[in-house]
Amino acid sequence: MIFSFTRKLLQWHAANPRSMPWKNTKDPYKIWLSEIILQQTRVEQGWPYYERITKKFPTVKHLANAREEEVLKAWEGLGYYTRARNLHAAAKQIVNDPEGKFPSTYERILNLKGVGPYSAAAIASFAFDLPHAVVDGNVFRVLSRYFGINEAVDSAKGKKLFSELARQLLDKKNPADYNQAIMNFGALVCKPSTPECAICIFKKQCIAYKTDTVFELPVKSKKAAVRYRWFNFLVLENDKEVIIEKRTAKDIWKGLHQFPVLETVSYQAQSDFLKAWKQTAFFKGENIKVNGISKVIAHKLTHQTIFAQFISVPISAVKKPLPEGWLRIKKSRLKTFGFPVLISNYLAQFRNEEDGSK
DNA sequence: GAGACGTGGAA
DNA sequence: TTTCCAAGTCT
Repeated sequence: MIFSFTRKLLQWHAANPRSMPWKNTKDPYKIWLSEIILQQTRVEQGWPYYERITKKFPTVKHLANAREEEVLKAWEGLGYYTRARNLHAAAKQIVNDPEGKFPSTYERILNLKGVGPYSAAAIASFAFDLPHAVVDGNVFRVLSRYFGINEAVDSAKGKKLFSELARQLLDKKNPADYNQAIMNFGALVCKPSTPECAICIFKKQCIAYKTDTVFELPVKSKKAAVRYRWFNFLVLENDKEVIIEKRTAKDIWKGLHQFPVLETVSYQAQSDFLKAWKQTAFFKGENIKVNGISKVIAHKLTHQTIFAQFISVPISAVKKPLPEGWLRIKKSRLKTFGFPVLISNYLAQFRNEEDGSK
């Protein structure tokens, strides 16, 4: 049987087509790539990355054969960099598989690194027309409002309830269309803060609309606490060269690069920072003058606010051999490394000042 | 199961 | 300006 919700949703979808580059293909590689890019990411933000990455890595083999550095560089600026590292790992998983082709069952797709229940259902339906219902933020929102469900979507009970409901509502003859329809509907009509209830096809049935609880739904129980961190960057440089290092810890921006940093839990006066560094074994010990000090920059992220300051010091202030992990590179090569936006912004400003002074 | 993980657009 | 949050997954 097919529910009236499903029938009307499919009608809406047919009348409101939405063009996106990954919708012109049945290539599971490209569909998988688009789904990873779109995790927690707006279509408009992911679109250019999809174009760039499919051009750079046209097949899963190209991606698997790339170096992790290249993959991270391609992902630079998109955020949630674990996605890029998992994407790369999954590409290797796929090409090393004895069957030698993209996995084509829900369970095997789910087994790929970085692919959870949502992405597995999306890939299974879009690439292979398998009857699996997607459950993402759009689906939570649309279903919680339409059916007036106030169970928290991020609780175990809520997740189970919504998955089961989504499974029942799925048009099993048309899983790709149905999944695309409900996500588009959530993105274009049943929006989080500015839903288009006035023109909504479900105005007569929607419980939230009828009970004036549209803005209470969906219910989320968790609230992210914001943590504060202070990053004191040491920019060792001369006209031609600079020292950078790669972030390798299980922490934000893993795999990207930065300047050598001293992290503190509270504000660190620049003089104290310099004093601390000058006491390390790597400081040459001569009386070094500081080139310049940046203002404190507040970089606000979803779960933490990072206060950053950059202290520029002549590269000659550091003793050889360099500390483990430090890379002395030509400034012309900076563009070949991946950096978090915080660092990219600093570099861009630096370049602009250079240009401006000439 | 709670907490961690980025960025940029919209209100 | 600040706050919210977008096609989630991993640990």
